[in-house]
Amino acid sequence: MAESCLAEHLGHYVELTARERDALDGLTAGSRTYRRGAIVRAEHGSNGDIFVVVSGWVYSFALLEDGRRQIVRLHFRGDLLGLDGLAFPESPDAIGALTDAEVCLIDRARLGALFTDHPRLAALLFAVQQVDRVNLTDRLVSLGRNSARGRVAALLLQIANRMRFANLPVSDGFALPLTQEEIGDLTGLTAVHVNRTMRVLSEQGFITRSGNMLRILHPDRLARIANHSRRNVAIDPAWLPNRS
Amino acid sequence: MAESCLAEHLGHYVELTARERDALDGLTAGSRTYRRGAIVRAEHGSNGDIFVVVSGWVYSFALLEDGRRQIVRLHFRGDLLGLDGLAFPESPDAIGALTDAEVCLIDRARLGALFTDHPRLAALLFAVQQVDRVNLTDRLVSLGRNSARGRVAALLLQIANRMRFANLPVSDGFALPLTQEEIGDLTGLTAVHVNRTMRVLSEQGFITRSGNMLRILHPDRLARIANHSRRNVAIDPAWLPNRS
DNA sequence: CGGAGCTTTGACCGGCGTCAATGAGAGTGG
DNA sequence: CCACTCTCATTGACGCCGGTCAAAGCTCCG
Repeated sequence: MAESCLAEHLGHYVELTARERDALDGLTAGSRTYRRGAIVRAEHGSNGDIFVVVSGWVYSFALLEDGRRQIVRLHFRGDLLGLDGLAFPESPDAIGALTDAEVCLIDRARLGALFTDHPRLAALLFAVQQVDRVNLTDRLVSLGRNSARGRVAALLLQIANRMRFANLPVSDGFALPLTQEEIGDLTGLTAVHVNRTMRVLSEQGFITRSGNMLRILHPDRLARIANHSRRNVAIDPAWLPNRS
Repeated sequence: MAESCLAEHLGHYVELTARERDALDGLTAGSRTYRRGAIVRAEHGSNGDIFVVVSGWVYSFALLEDGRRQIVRLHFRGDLLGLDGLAFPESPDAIGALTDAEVCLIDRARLGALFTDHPRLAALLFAVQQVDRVNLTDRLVSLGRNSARGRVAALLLQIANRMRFANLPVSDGFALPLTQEEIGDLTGLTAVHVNRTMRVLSEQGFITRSGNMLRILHPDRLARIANHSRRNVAIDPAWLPNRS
């Protein structure tokens, strides 16, 4: 019955009651699937859909006038997307599928009702938003101050961390479904330079690659050149309103 | 009585009832002032304070091992800071004062109670968070894909927009209380190159400077080289729960 | 008058973008 | 099984943007 994986996702942070799980599952209003490369939501459109990633890799991005692209965020299983529609009549960025992906729609009105009926869940959503924001600031720091090598290193570590968090298998290497051009669009580099940079990371023994399988050999040393700090997430349970 | 300016700030988005204004003002728990250059909150500290900027320019930033700095956000009157403390036991970034500044503290427990007592205000805070997030993504795109000239141009436009929104006078030029080093830390450049870049922007007639007064002469042309898009903010009132 | 902080300018160099060519697979149709 | 095509990875040559280092003005303040 759990079409949405919101309950599963929020359950990582806090223990949920059965009623709360039902409430979260009740937000769902159908699901959709997309093929690799498909556009889920266009930029400047008025599509205010809110949804949750069920499977696959989804990304949001901005296009510049000259055709270049900057990927703003990656989204994995459990991530809540499209919330910007609550504050902007036009989509500030576009959303697409990096792999075949499935999402399930969230009914906007029911999400609003959640604030009345389940204040604890609303507060939890509010707190979880902060995690997304901090991820964004970490990427901002990387783009602002890291060299190409550091940017790619930071990206790989962030991806590994987020996959681990989404319970995707990472331990000894993982499939990286990104072209070098997409890595460039994530890091603000060109595809050519991504290629050179990843070769250097291999030669220096930080990572190994074969096909699209990637393995991080020295997370600590990689973290140093990426200016990456591991962050503990722990939502203060005392702050949340009482269970319902 | 309105020590906090939260009510004023949120009132920009939605009409508030008197009771709601009282509730927002009641979140306040004292205020503090800081001198230009003072540190409001250190990185990796366990200071979980939440507060609102009352006056002055405040910024959050990250320090790298080698001493370089990346400024992540600027905060103006009405901005809510320190929410990351709800999800992270250690501050993910530091906060400082760019000018003399005054902030007022928000009582964390009362903020939690707001979710129970005033679901509409909680939903409004949730929606307003999206505005902050989109501001961050705009900066990310600028750092990822703009040249030095574009990055500085984008920064100046963003600052002007946010000052306008905070009802600070901007019309014909405004005082920019930032050193070129700080502009560099905002844009991911060095102070030296910021200097060269701003000279070019002057010579090309986009801006004029005298002292720290800055005037934007051609917002439209500047927006083009900054890949800047003006965004309308409009919180969907139908989505919010009923007034209380 | 002197010092501290900031701005401005020059010389030099390296990292990363650009352009272009080649290789390597995967899929498609004959 | 073999062209053919399309996408993506790889590599080299070359040039420019922006970093680095250093020195000199400018302003404010003691």
